[in-house]
Amino acid sequence: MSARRLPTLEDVAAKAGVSRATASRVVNADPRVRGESRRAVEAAIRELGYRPNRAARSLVRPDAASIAVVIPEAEERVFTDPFFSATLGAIYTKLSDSPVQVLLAVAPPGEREKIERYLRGGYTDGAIVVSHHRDDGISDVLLETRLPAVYIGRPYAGDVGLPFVDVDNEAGGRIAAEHLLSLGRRRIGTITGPLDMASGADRLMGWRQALEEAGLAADLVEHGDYTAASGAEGVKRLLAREPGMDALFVASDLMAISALHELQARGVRIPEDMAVVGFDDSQMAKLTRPPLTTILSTATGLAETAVEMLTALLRGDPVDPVVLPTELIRRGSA
Amino acid sequence: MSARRLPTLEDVAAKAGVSRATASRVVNADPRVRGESRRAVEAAIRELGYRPNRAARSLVRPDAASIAVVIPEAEERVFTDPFFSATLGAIYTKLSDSPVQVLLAVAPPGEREKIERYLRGGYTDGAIVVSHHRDDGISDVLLETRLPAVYIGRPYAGDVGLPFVDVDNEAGGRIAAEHLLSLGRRRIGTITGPLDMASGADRLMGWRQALEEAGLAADLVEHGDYTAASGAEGVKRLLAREPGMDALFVASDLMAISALHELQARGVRIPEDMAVVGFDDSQMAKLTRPPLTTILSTATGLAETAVEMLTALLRGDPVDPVVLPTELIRRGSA
DNA sequence: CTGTTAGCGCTTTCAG
DNA sequence: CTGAAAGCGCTAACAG
Repeated sequence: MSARRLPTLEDVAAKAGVSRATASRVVNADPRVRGESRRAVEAAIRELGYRPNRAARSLVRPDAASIAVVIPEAEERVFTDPFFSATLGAIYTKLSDSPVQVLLAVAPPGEREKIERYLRGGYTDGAIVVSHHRDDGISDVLLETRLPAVYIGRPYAGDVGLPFVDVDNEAGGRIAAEHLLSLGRRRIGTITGPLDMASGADRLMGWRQALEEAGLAADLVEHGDYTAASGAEGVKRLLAREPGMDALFVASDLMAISALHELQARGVRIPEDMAVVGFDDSQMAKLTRPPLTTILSTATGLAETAVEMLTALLRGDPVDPVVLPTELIRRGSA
Repeated sequence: MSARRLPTLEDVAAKAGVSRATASRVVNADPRVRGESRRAVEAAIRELGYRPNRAARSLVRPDAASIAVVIPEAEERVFTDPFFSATLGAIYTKLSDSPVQVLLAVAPPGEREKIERYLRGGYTDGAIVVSHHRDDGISDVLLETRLPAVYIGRPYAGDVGLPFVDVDNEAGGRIAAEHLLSLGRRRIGTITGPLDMASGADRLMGWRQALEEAGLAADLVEHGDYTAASGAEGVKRLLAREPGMDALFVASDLMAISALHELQARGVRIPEDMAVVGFDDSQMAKLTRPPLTTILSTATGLAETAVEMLTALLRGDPVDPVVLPTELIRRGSA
């Protein structure tokens, strides 16, 4: 970047009139260095504005591991969707008093090779993959490079063998639908997540099964992509198709809240006219009016488990997939 | 971490029956390597699960710069406060198609040395300091190591010389107070930010001056710390002291929204009984009922400017502090 | 307490 | 097209 060469330990040593080894010792707070030379070195460091070269150092003394949090989504989504914020926060927090460095590898679907280059580039010792899509190619790279990694969210079928932690998405979808059914609702729609993600497909599956077992048509399906915008759009399309819809299962809180706003803007009363169940139990779910009934799936729990699994992997221990239980969090919207 | 030694280029070369140089060339996609040996090397890489050692590589070929985003706050705040999310998002996005790596250095007030060690450790080529407090010691380290850095938010007086980008906080406080005054309000309180941050002190100052110029007592002051909790608490204390308060300037949207909820929970009508002005114009400000009147100060704009400044610094160009203008965004709450 | 001496794993002239 | 050799900046024995 800057044109001028940065000062090296050699420079410091020369200026202080000592050997490189001695200079290195004071930089590393080795107590053996005597007052005389120690002061000289410290002065030289200050005057030169010396900072150790990390690459050189870690070449010889393998330093703190670094792990990458890989998110194959657009940057704006990552820092906007509370699920990702909560996940990142939990990962950072869990790792905050260990020396491991957390790196973020975010790239939208169109720039797959960016993440691939990253994973192959030796930038990290391990990875946590957060929002895996069927064709993002990440698992191929992981398998090939043998980079220790764990998925948050079950990788799409076929990626077997890669460890993951997930919530029981199918059960969640089922629980939501059964709750709506138990309320006496009969025209129950759903706004799904992306179907190229296991979570999206599984939540839909659970919802569908519950409806079919109740002898109802599982036809009121619109596809969303976990963004707020897709929640509002989904509900519009659903209402256009079936004005008589009286209940709605939305596959994420973010979409559900957006759907809620859209519904209320049209004068639909919640839960009287329309019962709504979300998914995630995010912070925001408590704050809507009425507060959102939702399916528990804590980003924090998933993230912490993922960190524990990856840590085990880095230690060389084998790990098994973990599926966390889920449950209905009943609030005012259904 | 893992006990077994990772495969090196040497191993790959040996297995492929070529020299290290040739192996290196295929790793780096050098077109000169012929079909024969290229295939052998590629196979060896695959079989061994070889990943280049980044430290060794960057030692010889200085690689992409990395910059640190330094936030001297507790992890949970960083991933919870929309200001930080927006800031991080803007920094990542702005840098997403450049090769520079963004590192996050977060540490709560009590663990100052963590950040210091980080800055001194040669982990990065530059830094963006986001939530600077008077005594966090960051500027000393920056000055001493000569690490190129820019502050988002003016560093506290005395740190002169370090480049920063900020919004005109004092003007913002003044504009808020003057707006409340123009509405005919006369008992105007404020919930401040932390006073060891320039933004906190300056917003208070602007508010105070406007009140005093209007001949009113600027006594209804409670101190917050930009967290949601402190917004609710501030309003409670204010109301306890002065039940007749009819307007409120809150130094951040997050605190303001929390104050709003507290007020509404007590049956106070907004804006009839109490006019409320926030600060930030965050996304959430549009979503409350009534929507929040606030002072424009986009995290995105600040972050993008900071990146531009730091980029210039890394190029060796000098930069001057930048102060972005502010304005009243009038919505329903005042 | 301090200096000398080997490398760490990789890229890159320079020869061939 | 490929190999040999030098060296990036630093740390860690190993002497002294």
